Amino acid sequence: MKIATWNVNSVRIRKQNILNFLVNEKIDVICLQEIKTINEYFPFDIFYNQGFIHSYVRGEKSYNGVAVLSKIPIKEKNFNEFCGLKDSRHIKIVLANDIIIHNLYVPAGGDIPDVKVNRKFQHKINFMKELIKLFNYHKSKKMIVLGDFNIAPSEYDVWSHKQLLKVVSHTKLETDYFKKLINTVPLVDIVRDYFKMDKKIFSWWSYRNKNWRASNRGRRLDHILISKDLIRFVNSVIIYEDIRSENNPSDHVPISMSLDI
DNA sequence: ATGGCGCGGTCACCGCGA
Repeated sequence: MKIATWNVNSVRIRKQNILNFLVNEKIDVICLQEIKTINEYFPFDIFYNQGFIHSYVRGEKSYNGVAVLSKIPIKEKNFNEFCGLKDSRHIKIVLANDIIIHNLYVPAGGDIPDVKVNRKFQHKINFMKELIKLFNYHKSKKMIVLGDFNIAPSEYDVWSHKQLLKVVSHTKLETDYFKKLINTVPLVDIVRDYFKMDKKIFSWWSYRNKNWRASNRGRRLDHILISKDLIRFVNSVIIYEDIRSENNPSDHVPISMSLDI
C-alpha cells in the first residue's frame, strides 16, 4: 500500500497535477489538504476513473477542506471539530486492512508568534492542545497521522534555524507541541527517520520566490507520523521535490510512504 | 530589511496562506 499526503492549494485548480501524480507514482491512498471547495464541486469523476472509487471528502467554501481518495475500501469515516469551529481540518478513516488514518490541516497561525495579540496563532496553539487531547484516547498500533501541520519541528526542517526561530512555524512553542503530540501516542516521524537526521529536507517553498530551487528557502511543514508497530512494514519514503517545478504548482509538494501491507 | 505570488469570491480588491 502506497499512501501520500499533499496540500494542493485548491483541488479544482490542481486536479490534473494531482491525477498525474497518482498515476505516475502508483498511489493507492491520497490525503489532500486545502481543497478550498465544497463537496458539490469536488472533481470526483476524474479520480474515480483512475481507480479511486472510495473517497471521503470534507469540503468547505473557499478555505481549508480535507479529503481522502482511495483504491482500498474505506470501512469507517469520521471527523472531529476543533476550537469550537466548523472549519474542515480533520478526517479520520479506517481502511479495509484496519489501518487508521488521520488527515490533518493545522491552522497556519498568522504572522505574529504571540497568543496574546494574534488570534490566529492562539487558534493554532489551541488546535495542537486539542489534538493532543484527542490522541490521548485514540491510541492504536496501526495508526497513520499525516497532513499539513504548518510546523517545521527540527533545525534541519528549515533553511535557517536561526532566522526562523521567531517566525511562525518554527517557534519553540510550536515545535514543543509537535514533540508532545508525537510522544502522546507515541508516533514516529517516519520521513525524518528515513533520511539522515541532519539532512535538510523541505516540503514547502513560498510562491513569492520564483527562484525557489536556487535559493532553497524551504520548510518541512508536511508530515507522516506512524505507530511504532508499523515501522517494520515501511519500504520507502519519497518527497517529490520536482513537483514544485511543474506548471501551475502548489507551494507544497507531496510525500509518500510505501508499506508492505 | 523588504518584498516577492497565488487562491477564492458578494470578484478588480480583499482575506488568507506561511
